[in-house]
Amino acid sequence: MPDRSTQAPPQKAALEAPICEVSHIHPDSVKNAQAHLLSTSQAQQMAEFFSLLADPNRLRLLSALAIQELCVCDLAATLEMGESAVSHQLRLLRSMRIVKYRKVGRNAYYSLMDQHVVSLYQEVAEHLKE
Amino acid sequence: MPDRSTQAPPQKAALEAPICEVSHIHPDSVKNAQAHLLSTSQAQQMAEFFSLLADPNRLRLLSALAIQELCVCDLAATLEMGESAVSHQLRLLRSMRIVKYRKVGRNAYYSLMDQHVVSLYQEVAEHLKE
DNA sequence: GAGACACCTGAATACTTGTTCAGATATTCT
DNA sequence: AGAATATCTGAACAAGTATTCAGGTGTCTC
Repeated sequence: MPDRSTQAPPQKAALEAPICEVSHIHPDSVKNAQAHLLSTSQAQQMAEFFSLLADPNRLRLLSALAIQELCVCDLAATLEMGESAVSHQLRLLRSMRIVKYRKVGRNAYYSLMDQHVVSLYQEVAEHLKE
Repeated sequence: MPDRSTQAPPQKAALEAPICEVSHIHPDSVKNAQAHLLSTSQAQQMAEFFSLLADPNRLRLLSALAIQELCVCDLAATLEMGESAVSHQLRLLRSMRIVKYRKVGRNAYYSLMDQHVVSLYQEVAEHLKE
Protein backbone atom coordinates (compact mmCIF):
# COMPACT_ATOMS: atom_id res chain seq x y z
CA MET A 1 0.00 0.00 0.00
CA PRO A 2 1.71 3.25 -1.17
CA ASP A 3 1.99 5.84 1.55
CA ARG A 4 0.75 9.22 0.44
CA SER A 5 0.35 10.14 4.11
CA THR A 6 0.31 13.75 5.24
CA GLN A 7 2.34 15.50 2.56
CA ALA A 8 0.92 16.68 -0.73
CA PRO A 9 0.07 14.26 -3.56
CA PRO A 10 3.15 12.92 -5.41
CA GLN A 11 2.54 14.63 -8.75
CA LYS A 12 0.31 17.63 -9.27
CA ALA A 13 -1.28 16.50 -12.51
CA ALA A 14 1.18 14.43 -14.56
CA LEU A 15 2.40 16.73 -17.33
CA GLU A 16 1.99 14.09 -20.04
CA ALA A 17 -1.84 14.22 -19.77
CA PRO A 18 -3.37 10.73 -20.28
CA ILE A 19 -6.71 9.85 -21.84
CA CYS A 20 -8.73 11.37 -19.04
CA GLU A 21 -9.80 15.00 -19.23
CA VAL A 22 -9.89 15.55 -15.46
CA SER A 23 -6.40 16.50 -14.37
CA HIS A 24 -6.64 16.63 -10.59
CA ILE A 25 -6.61 12.90 -9.93
CA HIS A 26 -3.66 10.62 -9.10
CA PRO A 27 -3.33 8.51 -12.25
CA ASP A 28 -1.05 5.87 -10.76
CA SER A 29 -3.39 5.24 -7.83
CA VAL A 30 -6.33 4.98 -10.17
CA LYS A 31 -4.54 2.50 -12.43
CA ASN A 32 -3.48 0.38 -9.50
CA ALA A 33 -6.96 0.40 -8.02
CA GLN A 34 -8.59 -0.43 -11.34
CA ALA A 35 -6.27 -3.41 -11.74
CA HIS A 36 -7.59 -4.97 -8.53
CA LEU A 37 -11.16 -3.77 -8.87
CA LEU A 38 -14.07 -6.15 -8.69
CA SER A 39 -15.55 -6.64 -12.17
CA THR A 40 -19.00 -5.24 -12.80
CA SER A 41 -20.53 -8.67 -13.28
CA GLN A 42 -18.88 -10.12 -10.17
CA ALA A 43 -20.01 -7.13 -8.13
CA GLN A 44 -23.51 -7.49 -9.53
CA GLN A 45 -23.67 -11.16 -8.62
CA MET A 46 -22.37 -10.61 -5.11
CA ALA A 47 -24.74 -7.73 -4.55
CA GLU A 48 -27.66 -9.95 -5.48
CA PHE A 49 -26.51 -12.49 -2.94
CA PHE A 50 -26.16 -9.94 -0.17
CA SER A 51 -29.57 -8.52 -1.09
CA LEU A 52 -31.11 -11.80 -0.06
CA LEU A 53 -29.60 -11.42 3.39
CA ALA A 54 -30.61 -7.77 3.56
CA ASP A 55 -34.13 -8.35 4.82
CA PRO A 56 -35.16 -8.93 8.45
CA ASN A 57 -37.85 -11.46 7.60
CA ARG A 58 -35.55 -13.56 5.45
CA LEU A 59 -32.90 -13.54 8.15
CA ARG A 60 -35.45 -14.70 10.68
CA LEU A 61 -36.60 -17.42 8.32
CA LEU A 62 -33.02 -18.59 7.98
CA SER A 63 -32.46 -18.51 11.72
CA ALA A 64 -35.49 -20.75 12.16
CA LEU A 65 -34.35 -23.14 9.46
CA ALA A 66 -30.87 -23.26 10.99
CA ILE A 67 -32.42 -25.17 13.90
CA GLN A 68 -34.78 -27.52 12.13
CA GLU A 69 -36.61 -28.35 8.98
CA LEU A 70 -40.00 -26.62 8.85
CA CYS A 71 -43.02 -26.46 6.58
CA VAL A 72 -44.42 -23.21 5.22
CA CYS A 73 -47.36 -22.92 7.59
CA ASP A 74 -45.12 -23.48 10.63
CA LEU A 75 -42.71 -20.84 9.39
CA ALA A 76 -45.63 -18.48 8.92
CA ALA A 77 -46.86 -19.19 12.44
CA THR A 78 -43.37 -18.84 13.89
CA LEU A 79 -42.70 -15.46 12.34
CA GLU A 80 -46.31 -14.35 12.61
CA MET A 81 -46.60 -13.46 8.95
CA GLY A 82 -48.85 -14.54 6.09
CA GLU A 83 -48.21 -17.80 4.31
CA SER A 84 -48.14 -16.03 0.98
CA ALA A 85 -45.46 -13.64 2.14
CA VAL A 86 -43.41 -16.54 3.47
CA SER A 87 -43.79 -18.41 0.21
CA HIS A 88 -42.56 -15.43 -1.77
CA GLN A 89 -39.49 -15.05 0.41
CA LEU A 90 -38.73 -18.75 0.26
CA ARG A 91 -38.87 -18.62 -3.50
CA LEU A 92 -36.16 -15.96 -3.50
CA LEU A 93 -34.00 -17.97 -1.13
CA ARG A 94 -34.57 -21.04 -3.29
CA SER A 95 -33.56 -19.20 -6.47
CA MET A 96 -30.17 -18.45 -4.94
CA ARG A 97 -29.81 -22.03 -3.69
CA ILE A 98 -29.76 -20.99 -0.06
CA VAL A 99 -32.64 -23.25 0.96
CA LYS A 100 -34.04 -26.47 -0.46
CA TYR A 101 -37.36 -28.14 0.08
CA ARG A 102 -38.98 -31.51 -0.07
CA LYS A 103 -42.64 -32.24 -0.57
CA VAL A 104 -44.45 -34.64 1.75
CA GLY A 105 -48.09 -34.93 0.82
CA ARG A 106 -49.39 -31.38 0.65
CA ASN A 107 -46.69 -30.01 2.91
CA ALA A 108 -43.39 -28.52 1.76
CA TYR A 109 -40.58 -28.94 4.28
CA TYR A 110 -37.83 -26.39 3.89
CA SER A 111 -34.27 -26.62 5.14
CA LEU A 112 -30.93 -24.90 4.54
CA MET A 113 -28.88 -25.95 1.53
CA ASP A 114 -25.75 -25.90 3.72
CA GLN A 115 -24.51 -24.32 6.94
CA HIS A 116 -22.42 -21.83 4.98
CA VAL A 117 -24.99 -19.06 5.29
CA VAL A 118 -25.36 -19.56 9.01
CA SER A 119 -21.64 -19.12 9.65
CA LEU A 120 -21.80 -16.04 7.46
CA TYR A 121 -24.47 -14.28 9.47
CA GLN A 122 -22.92 -15.37 12.74
CA GLU A 123 -19.77 -13.56 11.67
CA VAL A 124 -21.81 -10.43 11.07
CA ALA A 125 -23.59 -10.83 14.39
CA GLU A 126 -20.20 -10.75 16.12
CA HIS A 127 -19.07 -7.77 14.07
CA LEU A 128 -22.13 -5.84 15.23
CA LYS A 129 -21.45 -6.44 18.91
CA GLU A 130 -18.66 -3.85 18.86
CA MET B 1 -33.43 -31.89 14.87
CA PRO B 2 -36.73 -33.80 15.24
CA ASP B 3 -37.42 -36.10 12.33
CA ARG B 4 -40.89 -35.70 10.94
CA SER B 5 -39.63 -37.32 7.70
CA THR B 6 -41.99 -39.07 5.36
CA GLN B 7 -44.85 -40.07 7.60
CA ALA B 8 -47.70 -37.78 8.52
CA PRO B 9 -47.33 -34.99 11.12
CA PRO B 10 -47.21 -36.29 14.74
CA GLN B 11 -50.51 -34.94 15.97
CA LYS B 12 -53.38 -33.95 13.71
CA ALA B 13 -54.40 -30.80 15.53
CA ALA B 14 -53.72 -31.20 19.26
CA LEU B 15 -57.15 -31.80 20.79
CA GLU B 16 -56.48 -29.43 23.69
CA ALA B 17 -56.48 -26.43 21.32
CA PRO B 18 -53.83 -23.86 22.41
CA ILE B 19 -54.00 -20.07 22.10
CA CYS B 20 -53.72 -20.09 18.32
CA GLU B 21 -56.86 -20.28 16.19
CA VAL B 22 -55.15 -22.00 13.27
CA SER B 23 -55.16 -25.71 13.96
CA HIS B 24 -53.20 -27.22 11.10
CA ILE B 25 -49.74 -26.25 12.29
CA HIS B 26 -47.25 -28.28 14.36
CA PRO B 27 -47.27 -26.46 17.69
CA ASP B 28 -44.14 -28.11 19.10
CA SER B 29 -42.06 -27.26 16.04
CA VAL B 30 -43.27 -23.68 16.15
CA LYS B 31 -42.40 -23.31 19.82
CA ASN B 32 -38.96 -24.77 19.32
CA ALA B 33 -38.29 -22.55 16.32
CA GLN B 34 -39.53 -19.45 18.12
CA ALA B 35 -37.19 -20.16 21.01
CA HIS B 36 -34.15 -19.96 18.74
CA LEU B 37 -35.48 -17.26 16.44
CA LEU B 38 -33.52 -14.12 15.75
CA SER B 39 -35.10 -11.19 17.57
CA THR B 40 -36.74 -8.51 15.46
CA SER B 41 -34.23 -5.86 16.46
CA GLN B 42 -31.25 -8.12 15.85
CA ALA B 43 -32.63 -9.12 12.46
CA GLN B 44 -33.25 -5.48 11.64
CA GLN B 45 -29.72 -4.49 12.55
CA MET B 46 -28.16 -7.33 10.58
CA ALA B 47 -30.35 -6.60 7.58
CA GLU B 48 -29.13 -3.01 7.58
CA PHE B 49 -25.56 -4.22 7.57
CA PHE B 50 -26.13 -6.61 4.69
CA SER B 51 -27.95 -3.87 2.82
CA LEU B 52 -24.73 -1.93 2.70
CA LEU B 53 -23.03 -4.81 0.94
CA ALA B 54 -25.99 -5.31 -1.36
CA ASP B 55 -24.96 -2.76 -3.95
CA PRO B 56 -22.49 -3.32 -6.82
CA ASN B 57 -20.96 0.13 -6.60
CA ARG B 58 -20.37 -0.09 -2.87
CA LEU B 59 -18.74 -3.50 -3.28
CA ARG B 60 -16.46 -2.12 -5.97
CA LEU B 61 -15.59 0.81 -3.73
CA LEU B 62 -14.66 -1.60 -0.98
CA SER B 63 -12.61 -3.77 -3.32
CA ALA B 64 -10.64 -0.70 -4.34
CA LEU B 65 -10.13 0.39 -0.74
CA ALA B 66 -9.04 -3.13 0.17
CA ILE B 67 -5.88 -2.51 -1.88
CA GLN B 68 -5.02 1.03 -0.93
CA GLU B 69 -6.18 4.25 0.64
CA LEU B 70 -7.84 6.52 -1.93
CA CYS B 71 -9.37 9.98 -2.10
CA VAL B 72 -12.88 10.63 -3.35
CA CYS B 73 -11.92 11.90 -6.79
CA ASP B 74 -9.67 8.92 -7.41
CA LEU B 75 -12.45 6.56 -6.39
CA ALA B 76 -14.79 8.38 -8.74
CA ALA B 77 -12.28 8.08 -11.58
CA THR B 78 -11.60 4.43 -10.80
CA LEU B 79 -15.24 3.40 -10.82
CA GLU B 80 -16.18 5.88 -13.53
CA MET B 81 -18.97 7.43 -11.52
CA GLY B 82 -19.79 10.93 -10.32
CA GLU B 83 -18.03 12.30 -7.26
CA SER B 84 -21.34 13.13 -5.64
CA ALA B 85 -22.56 9.57 -6.02
CA VAL B 86 -19.32 8.29 -4.52
CA SER B 87 -19.60 10.69 -1.63
CA HIS B 88 -23.15 9.57 -0.86
CA GLN B 89 -22.11 5.92 -0.85
CA LEU B 90 -19.10 6.62 1.33
CA ARG B 91 -21.31 8.35 3.84
CA LEU B 92 -23.40 5.21 4.15
CA LEU B 93 -20.32 3.04 4.60
CA ARG B 94 -19.02 5.52 7.15
CA SER B 95 -22.26 5.47 9.12
CA MET B 96 -21.89 1.72 9.62
CA ARG B 97 -18.20 2.10 10.51
CA ILE B 98 -17.04 0.08 7.53
CA VAL B 99 -14.72 2.79 6.24
CA LYS B 100 -12.89 5.68 7.87
CA TYR B 101 -11.35 8.77 6.36
CA ARG B 102 -8.71 11.34 7.06
CA LYS B 103 -8.54 14.82 5.67
CA VAL B 104 -5.34 16.08 4.10
CA GLY B 105 -5.75 19.60 2.80
CA ARG B 106 -8.86 19.53 0.68
CA ASN B 107 -8.64 15.81 -0.01
CA ALA B 108 -10.38 13.13 1.99
CA TYR B 109 -8.51 9.83 1.98
CA TYR B 110 -10.72 6.86 2.66
CA SER B 111 -9.68 3.42 3.88
CA LEU B 112 -11.27 0.34 5.39
CA MET B 113 -12.00 0.34 9.11
CA ASP B 114 -10.71 -3.24 9.29
CA GLN B 115 -10.18 -6.24 7.03
CA HIS B 116 -13.24 -7.96 8.46
CA VAL B 117 -15.48 -6.91 5.57
CA VAL B 118 -13.00 -8.08 2.97
CA SER B 119 -12.85 -11.59 4.39
CA LEU B 120 -16.63 -11.54 4.49
CA TYR B 121 -17.06 -10.83 0.81
CA GLN B 122 -14.28 -13.19 -0.14
CA GLU B 123 -16.27 -15.93 1.57
CA VAL B 124 -19.27 -15.02 -0.54
CA ALA B 125 -17.15 -14.89 -3.68
CA GLU B 126 -16.13 -18.49 -3.05
CA HIS B 127 -19.68 -19.52 -2.28
CA LEU B 128 -20.77 -18.17 -5.67
CA LYS B 129 -18.20 -20.18 -7.62
CA GLU B 130 -20.28 -23.32 -7.17
C1' DG C 1 -65.83 -36.92 -7.25
C1' DA C 2 -66.49 -33.02 -3.96
C1' DG C 3 -64.48 -30.39 -0.61
C1' DA C 4 -60.80 -29.01 2.38
C1' DC C 5 -56.11 -28.11 2.69
C1' DA C 6 -51.09 -26.54 1.94
C1' DC C 7 -48.73 -24.11 -0.96
C1' DC C 8 -47.66 -21.38 -5.05
C1' DT C 9 -48.06 -17.51 -8.36
C1' DG C 10 -49.12 -12.93 -10.77
C1' DA C 11 -50.63 -8.36 -10.51
C1' DA C 12 -51.18 -4.00 -7.88
C1' DT C 13 -49.72 -1.00 -4.32
C1' DA C 14 -46.72 1.18 -1.15
C1' DC C 15 -42.15 1.51 0.36
C1' DT C 16 -37.17 1.81 0.01
C1' DT C 17 -33.03 3.03 -2.32
C1' DG C 18 -29.59 5.04 -5.79
C1' DT C 19 -28.45 8.75 -8.72
C1' DT C 20 -28.51 13.30 -10.28
C1' DC C 21 -28.56 18.22 -9.89
C1' DA C 22 -27.85 22.44 -7.60
C1' DG C 23 -25.89 24.64 -4.16
C1' DA C 24 -23.06 24.81 0.40
C1' DT C 25 -18.69 24.35 3.03
C1' DA C 26 -13.88 24.35 3.66
C1' DT C 27 -9.17 24.65 2.06
C1' DT C 28 -5.39 26.20 -0.94
C1' DC C 29 -3.05 29.48 -4.03
C1' DT C 30 -2.12 33.89 -5.94
C1' DA D 1 -9.53 38.91 -0.42
C1' DG D 2 -10.91 36.33 -4.46
C1' DA D 3 -10.79 32.30 -7.41
C1' DA D 4 -10.32 27.53 -7.89
C1' DT D 5 -10.57 22.98 -5.96
C1' DA D 6 -12.37 18.80 -3.31
C1' DT D 7 -15.84 17.22 -0.90
C1' DC D 8 -20.30 17.25 1.21
C1' DT D 9 -25.37 17.76 1.51
C1' DG D 10 -30.56 18.08 0.54
C1' DA D 11 -34.27 17.61 -2.57
C1' DA D 12 -36.31 15.34 -6.57
C1' DC D 13 -36.81 11.72 -9.58
C1' DA D 14 -36.33 6.87 -11.23
C1' DA D 15 -35.77 2.16 -10.34
C1' DG D 16 -36.08 -1.78 -7.53
C1' DT D 17 -38.43 -4.47 -3.80
C1' DA D 18 -41.83 -6.28 -0.21
C1' DT D 19 -46.51 -7.16 0.90
C1' DT D 20 -51.13 -7.96 -0.01
C1' DC D 21 -54.97 -9.90 -2.46
C1' DA D 22 -57.20 -12.94 -5.47
C1' DG D 23 -56.99 -16.89 -7.68
C1' DG D 24 -54.44 -21.33 -9.32
C1' DT D 25 -52.33 -26.19 -8.72
C1' DG D 26 -51.83 -30.52 -6.71
C1' DT D 27 -52.92 -33.65 -2.67
C1' DC D 28 -55.56 -35.79 0.81
C1' DT D 29 -60.03 -37.34 3.04
C1' DC D 30 -64.63 -38.57 3.03
